[in-house]
Amino acid sequence: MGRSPCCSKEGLNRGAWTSHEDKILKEYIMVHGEGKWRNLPKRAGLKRCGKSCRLRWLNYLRPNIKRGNISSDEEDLIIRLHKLLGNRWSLIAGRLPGRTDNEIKNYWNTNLVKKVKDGHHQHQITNNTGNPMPPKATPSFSAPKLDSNSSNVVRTKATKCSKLLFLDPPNNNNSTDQPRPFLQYDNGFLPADEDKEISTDFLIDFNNVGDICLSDLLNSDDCLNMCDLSWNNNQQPLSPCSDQTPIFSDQFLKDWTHTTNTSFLDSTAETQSQ
DNA sequence: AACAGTCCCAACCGCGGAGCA
DNA sequence: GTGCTCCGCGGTTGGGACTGT
Repeated sequence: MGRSPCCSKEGLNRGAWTSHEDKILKEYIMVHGEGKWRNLPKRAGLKRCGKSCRLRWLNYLRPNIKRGNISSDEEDLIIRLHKLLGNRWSLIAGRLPGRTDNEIKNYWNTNLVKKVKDGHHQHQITNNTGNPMPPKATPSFSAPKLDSNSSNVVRTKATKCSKLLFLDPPNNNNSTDQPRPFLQYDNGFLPADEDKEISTDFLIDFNNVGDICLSDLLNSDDCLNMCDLSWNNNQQPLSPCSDQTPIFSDQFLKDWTHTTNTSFLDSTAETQSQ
């Protein structure tokens, strides 16, 4: 059958946008709003494909876009989120106000890939007092080697999980120990390195906590609140627009799993009563 | 100064999901 | 259920800018 092209490419401009084109597009969207990208070029009088207009707007012309100078905090957050989400640039960008998925993707590919690969990324996070943060959720352990068919990312769409990965067992009081990955099972916790399954798949499996998508988690107010609470020892608040970097600490994961387990149990009870 | 190699990033491309008729 | 359109996403590319020789 074949997919129809988004637009006829004949007679359309390609390549870099001129300031005149930018002006036309910006003014059109200011008046008519975003959307209807397919018809937008014709209506606005632009010789561009609708997709090209959308991309230009989202990545360049949109108000409140931050450009360049990705801070070390933002970099740290990108690395952490990438560990969780993989190449889900739009989700990662959603946690970085003013940043576009394209920019983050480019930054990752040009700067962070090498750093992470070489293991040069050393977390040295300080709290407001200037003291180094305890390495609570800092992944100082090495993630299991993965083959090309596996992934250490959480697929945020349609992926259910049955285990949770903690960097410390939630009730481990021996905070001086190096953080180790722990998995939550129905009857307790097991170090990930003692679990044969986890070595083949670093997936965080949330089956037991209900149909929670990580994207929902990351976009939820609860997540932000819990990030706030777990930020540091002196309980400094942290907003998503903060220059500081949120940490998914063991306390955060503990709180979150309690919340999601509760809602799962509630939904299970509801289902059974029907 | 000239050239080659590398880096960076805006833009393009193809695919898949959502929604609708 | 099927086919179509629209939209958004992620991978890739092309070319200008920068750096080294």
